[in-house]
Amino acid sequence: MSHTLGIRQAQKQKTRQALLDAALELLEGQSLSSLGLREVTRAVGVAPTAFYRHFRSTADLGVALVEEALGSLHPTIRTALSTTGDTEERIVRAVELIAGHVERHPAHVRFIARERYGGVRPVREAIGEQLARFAEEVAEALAKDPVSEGWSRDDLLMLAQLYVDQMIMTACGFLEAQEAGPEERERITRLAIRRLRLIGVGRQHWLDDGHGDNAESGTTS
Amino acid sequence: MSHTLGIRQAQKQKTRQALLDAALELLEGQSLSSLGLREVTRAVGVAPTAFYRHFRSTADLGVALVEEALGSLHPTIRTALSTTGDTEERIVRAVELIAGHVERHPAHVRFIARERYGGVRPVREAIGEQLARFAEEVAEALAKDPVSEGWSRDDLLMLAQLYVDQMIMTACGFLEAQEAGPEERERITRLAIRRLRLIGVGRQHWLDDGHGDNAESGTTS
DNA sequence: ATTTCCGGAGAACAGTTGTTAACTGCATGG
DNA sequence: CCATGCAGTTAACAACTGTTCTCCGGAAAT
Repeated sequence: MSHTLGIRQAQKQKTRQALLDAALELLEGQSLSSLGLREVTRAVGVAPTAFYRHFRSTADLGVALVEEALGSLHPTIRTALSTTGDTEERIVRAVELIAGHVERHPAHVRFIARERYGGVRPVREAIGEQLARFAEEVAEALAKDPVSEGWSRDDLLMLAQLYVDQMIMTACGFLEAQEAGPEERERITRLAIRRLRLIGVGRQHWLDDGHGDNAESGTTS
Repeated sequence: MSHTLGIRQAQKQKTRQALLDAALELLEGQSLSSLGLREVTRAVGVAPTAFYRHFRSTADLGVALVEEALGSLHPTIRTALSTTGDTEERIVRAVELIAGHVERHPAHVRFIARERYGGVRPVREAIGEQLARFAEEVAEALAKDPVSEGWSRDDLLMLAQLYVDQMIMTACGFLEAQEAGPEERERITRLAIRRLRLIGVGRQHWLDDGHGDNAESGTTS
């Protein structure tokens, strides 16, 4: 395969990336459904019609942004999952990783938070799809943990989704705390850690209280 | 106090409510930041300038919608909190109440979910404020429960926020499941119940694992 | 009965939007 | 070296936006 990409395609992807970046910046103060095509091209410095060479509509640009934003989140999640050590250490490490990610890609996090239930359906669905993928990945990692012995696949997925949602909400917290002082960030950190601790406690005693063999769920094949 | 309100003010509040209703309906397919003033007045059937008699801008209308939407949620929460009985029963009842509320006021729920991290700052802040109020109310109710003996005020608030966030996410789940079949709604119901169960288990064993006297938190006055 | 007040209508303003069409210049493949 | 392809441009379209000003009719206050 040719990897040099040619001068032509290189330029194309360059302006395409410029469009994505400009859109992401403009989206700090508004939602995707109010983002204008001309607004983006004006920020980049190209003619409005050039937009159509790359995207069919702003919604189309939106799903491209979803892939970019959640693509950057993916390695962070893998790192968090592969962390070894005490339960407490892993929790602290996970929260630190989230904080670092938000500080590094604030616009990406804001975009995901804003459009997860936003007004543009295809974007909403794209985000939901990716998050479900994350949850499955987390569930897979959880299954390898000895604590998860005796857990049904459904319960593992439930816990994984809980963790993913928790991660996103924590990220949102850091995002809001970003424009406040660093002491607010510290507060969010401690709060997130306590939340994860409580979920962890529930996880460790889940089977003790007889929640493992839920009577009405048909786990019997 | 004069409660007859006069013909004049009655008509004014009538068209004001019409504007709110029309806006809420239009917001099913877009975000507040893209909602046009003229769009709303056209849907109601009044002149665009009439809008200014009631709201300064669409953002202003947004915060009014926040009060309406979360005002309707308030009694539901109080009902859920005042439910008596077994822990399991209370969980099931709470989820049922949420499902009922979503079915009764889907547009309200969608609006809150969409604008909680949406593009209009005043609206975002108004929602955050109201949700914090809810959390305090929940914390107050939790404090009366014998299970909460020995819990610090901070931990109670943490748990309360966790419950509030859980409620909203469950509501969002029901909202998405609404346009799908009723079996999807059933799935969401079971998932939400299991989530609340797990949090409940964590709550009951919170003090066992020595999380109550967190060493670094200065609860000492 | 008469004056004041005010919710709403109407018209006009300058800017903006998405989309189409025909065009230009340049990298690419033959 | 020449012809094709294609990213990007220019111009123009009708439709839409928020906002201001002036005006009207009827309820309210005197």
